[in-house]
Amino acid sequence: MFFDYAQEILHHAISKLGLQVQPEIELPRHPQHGDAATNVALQLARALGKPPRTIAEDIVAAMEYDRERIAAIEIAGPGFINMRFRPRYYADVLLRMLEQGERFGYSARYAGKRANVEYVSANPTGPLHPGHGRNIALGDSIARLLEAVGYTVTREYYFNNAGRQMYNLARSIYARYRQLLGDDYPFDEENGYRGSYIYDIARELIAEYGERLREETEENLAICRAKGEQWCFASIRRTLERLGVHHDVYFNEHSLYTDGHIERTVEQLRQRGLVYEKDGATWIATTKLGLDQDRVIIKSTGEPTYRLPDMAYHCIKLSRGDDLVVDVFGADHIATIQEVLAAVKALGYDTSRVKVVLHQMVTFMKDGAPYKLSKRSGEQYTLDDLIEELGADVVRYFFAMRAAETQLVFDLNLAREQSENNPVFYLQYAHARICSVFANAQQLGVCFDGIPDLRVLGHHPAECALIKALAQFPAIVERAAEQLAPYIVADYLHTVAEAFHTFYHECRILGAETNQLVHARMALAGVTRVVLRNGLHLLGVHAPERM
RNA sequence: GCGCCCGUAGCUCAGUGGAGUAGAGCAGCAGACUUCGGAUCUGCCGGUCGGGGGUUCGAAUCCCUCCGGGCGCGCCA
Repeated sequence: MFFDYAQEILHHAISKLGLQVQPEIELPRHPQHGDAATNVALQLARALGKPPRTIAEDIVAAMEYDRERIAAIEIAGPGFINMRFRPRYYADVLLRMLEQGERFGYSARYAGKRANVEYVSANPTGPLHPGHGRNIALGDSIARLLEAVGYTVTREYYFNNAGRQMYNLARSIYARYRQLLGDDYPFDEENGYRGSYIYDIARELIAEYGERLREETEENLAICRAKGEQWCFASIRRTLERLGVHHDVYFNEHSLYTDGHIERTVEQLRQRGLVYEKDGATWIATTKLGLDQDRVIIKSTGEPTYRLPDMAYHCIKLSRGDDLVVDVFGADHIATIQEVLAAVKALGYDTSRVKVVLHQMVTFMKDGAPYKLSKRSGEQYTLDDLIEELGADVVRYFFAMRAAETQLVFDLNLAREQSENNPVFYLQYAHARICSVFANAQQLGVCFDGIPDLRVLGHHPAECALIKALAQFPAIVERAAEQLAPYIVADYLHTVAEAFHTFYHECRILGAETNQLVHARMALAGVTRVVLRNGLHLLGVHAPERM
């Protein structure tokens, strides 16, 4: 956006010279290098066998441009081409941003494409814990980013409500139920779920059934299980709701069995000679697929291991026709995902459409030392507790602010700070401040229709810096979406907020010298507000009008 | 031992399809509006980019190797 015109004249010159290259224009790090720079001459040097500066000279000589928009084009250093813009250039850029209104930053680049994003995927055996926060924040922001560049996105939650874990849940609930009825019933300390929520579920069963479940039968355990699942899912969904997260599809692992997908997958693998029997179990020869060892897919008990349904599930996801299938997993899944993708690829699916966002673990820090989140009662600390303590906005921002592959250090001191240094408030404050200016303007009766005359803008460095920062937004969103990296937006928003605060400090908006300048600066503040609001939205953070 | 990820300022992190003087935030220090929100702004301090080789006119970035940290390596999920 910011480089559109510069790009245009550069392209023109390149093609005039008959050169084969896709020139990139970038923001120079140092102000003395101008407003836009390209290293295209350096890139061409090797291929053309000419000194980069000579090439640069040819390109610059071939560039035709409007002197009202561009002040100078210079060659510097080893052969960089630097350009300096005039105020008119900035006014033009702001105009184009204004024309896009509230949608500024969003694009249709990937319109018509479909994406599926799987995240959270916690089994319904208890409330979400703090560590789930990172998966949730990353997955949901990635879904929002993909939508922002035009994808039609399905948010999917994969869960297992059968198998060992649910059996343990049922037994745990049943044990607590009996204990609450006054019976001396043993609790399986090793496999059981010890959280106090199990008592809550048991109490609900008592309220509902009284003592009628006392007899230890399959039916009664099934009731415990169903109740447990229902309770846990309600808890999970309530927590997700607080974070502004909603899924479109809840995919039940169990359906893979009833639909025959499990058997079909084994059969297909078998046809390709990848399956064999050993020690009473069924194995997949992942060594034939380049991995270091074979794995069991069906235990000698006849139950599949977790990786078999994972394989079947990915086959299903890939056969739906989505252009992009994103898996958001914790680093502890690294081994699994390799096996699953290897198998699915061997079955002929195009696994290049699968992008796995593998995030590292989270360490909570307090007073400079690793901190184990806990409650005074000794009870498990949940994600809900964290939201209660910090607020949903802070939780979402902190979990999304770093690249997935870093081991996230969650600084509780910083997160708890309700002011100043907390990066979330810095962004929200900038937004609230702009809203406040607009509220004041309304009170003063300052108003203008449509798009004001912007030619008075671009004479103050702070205005230029802000326009320059705002104009990066569409490219930032696109890059963040392509890299599935929400932190890029978080970083960027900070530079926008900073540019705005500086502008605010140095340039009067409502008190500007002329009405024309008042209107133009309000328009500039307005675009800033759109960028902050849209950017925060991509992170799932609210943009408050006042704080 | 094997696989994946990470190692950049006191701390937390950007930058890693090679390029102009390695950047932010926090912490520290020094300052700033009688006017739109001081939850703000300006400046300073601070780095042998984990070590060592190599490729290159040019390497934090690419290759090799070593060291350090994390996560995995179940007929658990």
